Amino acid sequence: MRRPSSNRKATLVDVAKAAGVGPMTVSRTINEHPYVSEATAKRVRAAIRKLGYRPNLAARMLTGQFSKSIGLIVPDVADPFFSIVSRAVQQAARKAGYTVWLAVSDGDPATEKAEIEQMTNHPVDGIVLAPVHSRARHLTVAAAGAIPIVTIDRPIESASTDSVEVGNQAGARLAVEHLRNHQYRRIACVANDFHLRSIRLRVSAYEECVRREKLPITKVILEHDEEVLPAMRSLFRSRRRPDALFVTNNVCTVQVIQALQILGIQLGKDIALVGFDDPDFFTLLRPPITAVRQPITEMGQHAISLLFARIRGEGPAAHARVTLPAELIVRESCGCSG
Amino acid sequence: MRRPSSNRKATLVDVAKAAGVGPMTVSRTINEHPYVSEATAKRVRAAIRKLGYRPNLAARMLTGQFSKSIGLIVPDVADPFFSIVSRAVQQAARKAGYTVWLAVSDGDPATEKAEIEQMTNHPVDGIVLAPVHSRARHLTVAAAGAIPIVTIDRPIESASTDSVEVGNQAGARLAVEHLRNHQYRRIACVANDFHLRSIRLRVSAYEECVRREKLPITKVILEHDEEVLPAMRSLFRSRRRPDALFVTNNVCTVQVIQALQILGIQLGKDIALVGFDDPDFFTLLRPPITAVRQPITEMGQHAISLLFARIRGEGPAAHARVTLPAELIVRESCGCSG
DNA sequence: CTGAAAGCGCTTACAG
DNA sequence: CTGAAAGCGCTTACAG
Repeated sequence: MRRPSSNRKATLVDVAKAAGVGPMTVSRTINEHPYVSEATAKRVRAAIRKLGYRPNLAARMLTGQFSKSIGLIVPDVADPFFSIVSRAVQQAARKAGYTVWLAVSDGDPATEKAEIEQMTNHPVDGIVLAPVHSRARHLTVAAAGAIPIVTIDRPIESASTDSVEVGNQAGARLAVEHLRNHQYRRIACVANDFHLRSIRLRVSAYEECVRREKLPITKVILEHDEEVLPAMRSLFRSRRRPDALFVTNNVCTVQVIQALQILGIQLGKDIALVGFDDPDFFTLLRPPITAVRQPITEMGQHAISLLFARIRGEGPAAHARVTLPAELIVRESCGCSG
Repeated sequence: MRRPSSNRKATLVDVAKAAGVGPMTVSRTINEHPYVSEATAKRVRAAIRKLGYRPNLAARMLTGQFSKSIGLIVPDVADPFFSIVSRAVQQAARKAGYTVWLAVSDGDPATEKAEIEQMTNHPVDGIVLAPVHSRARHLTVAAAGAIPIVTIDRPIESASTDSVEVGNQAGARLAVEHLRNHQYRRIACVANDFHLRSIRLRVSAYEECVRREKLPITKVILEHDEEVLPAMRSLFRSRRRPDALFVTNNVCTVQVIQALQILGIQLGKDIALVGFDDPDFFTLLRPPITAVRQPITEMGQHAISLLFARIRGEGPAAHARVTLPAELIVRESCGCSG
């Protein structure tokens, strides 16, 4: 008792029959090729509407067309940095008629490797990637493959791809120099994810600034999953108790603020703080947090333009390395008054 | 000067030739069919490795296989609620060997419609959707289509699909009753996105609670894009100046807190507040915010199980409607002491 | 301007 | 346990 054709999605051939033309004419009409007479095109479009025809993307891809889709792989969508990257990438891609496959690597290189492979098999036309680690064999392999990759936030060190990142050193200098202008003398740096080049650059810029002033260097480098509270407690009990803190990313800054609250150390009064990264809610805290802001949306847009240039085969032979400037947003946690 | 085959991705036929078997044997080996002798399978696997063969997913889909991919459409990935939904959906899907295609509707029904259509053409095996509006013609159409849809946070009112949401009314009651226990008498409700059923339910639960106590009902319903500051200013200048606030979602709560700060009204002292939704940073605010927490990760996981059941054709005939309980997280903005 | 043929890389029957 | 044939729904040449 099944009805013959309403059961089944209409195909291009169904449309051709309904319109009384060859399949090629339907194909041309869909793809807006010039050589279709308006009269024929009209009949075809009517048939398409009548049958509710939708082109099958899988079939189209099989004939070597672009999939008009790209992959996006980030460590965590819930990290405000990456959620904004995701939004920017998705919006820019959509404007170009592209679709985005999202994968979360969860900070796990094996997962990342599997996600890249899935996308490669899909296949997507290109990938925007924020790698878990800057060096990994599977990244070297992927970068050498046929599918263009653009990294965001974290360039691959073991291979060459187009990349977009923020001026990490300059951004960190902005923060530390601002603290110096407040005359703090014991500026400590707190960092996690030290395996990332971006973090190492921020820390090294801190060191340079502080060394230049002949002030003591105090670094608290947190191991993966290490608790921040004990580290902060011992830092503030030590002889090197700081009067100012430079924290190298948003996740770490949140943890440090929490620890300070528990320890009863008052931000802006007992201790100054400038963070790298500027999530929206920093304005809600008391005192509001002074922070180095990355131009995240622009970074996402740049990544997409670089990727599309590669996809179109227009990219320069050498790989582009885009560095966008960070900006210091002065609020009150640094000691400035509101 | 191009090398004949290393230029081009290896296909199943290439593998078959290299292994000296028929294409079907390769196909069976890949798909782990039982009837392949171990000796043959070994040779095939060796050839696969040697040629770096990866199955072409487009070709596989064309033969009517599942795409092993699902779509996820949310209004905004940068909203903490949806970023956590995205993470949960993505992780649950990956565990099942599924890939997630993310689309952001940006709160625009036309964009949403286009995204659904794209996904339908792909085709994906199913869609997890948080609709922009609860009623829309394109949703009715989509819900009637062949591809299973599960809604999250926002059921479609104009059609029936499996859905996952939080207990909106019960959650709101938790909030308002807690404020009542503090003996506040002028409890106002602030809401945006009133077109969403979830918000209307939260507001109506507020009304019931307050009416039952014979207390005055004060609602501030913000229009889309309406500024919160002027609304708050006039609320606090009016004769109906509240002593407590119930705010119906995270975005609105943030805006209200900002407005209160600008107006110099001290949270927890001049005014009590309980918000619906509990983003992580609420613990960092002073006072920390008392909030109704949704089990977001569980909601995402439930959505995925419902969807996979439908995809496997196992779902019950009637559409499931899962409601998960919200929880009140008592902190200090309600007037409790820390 | 239009169409018949061949093929993209797989898999599902159908034979052995 | 293994393979040759046919087909999934399109598009790219190649003819007219």
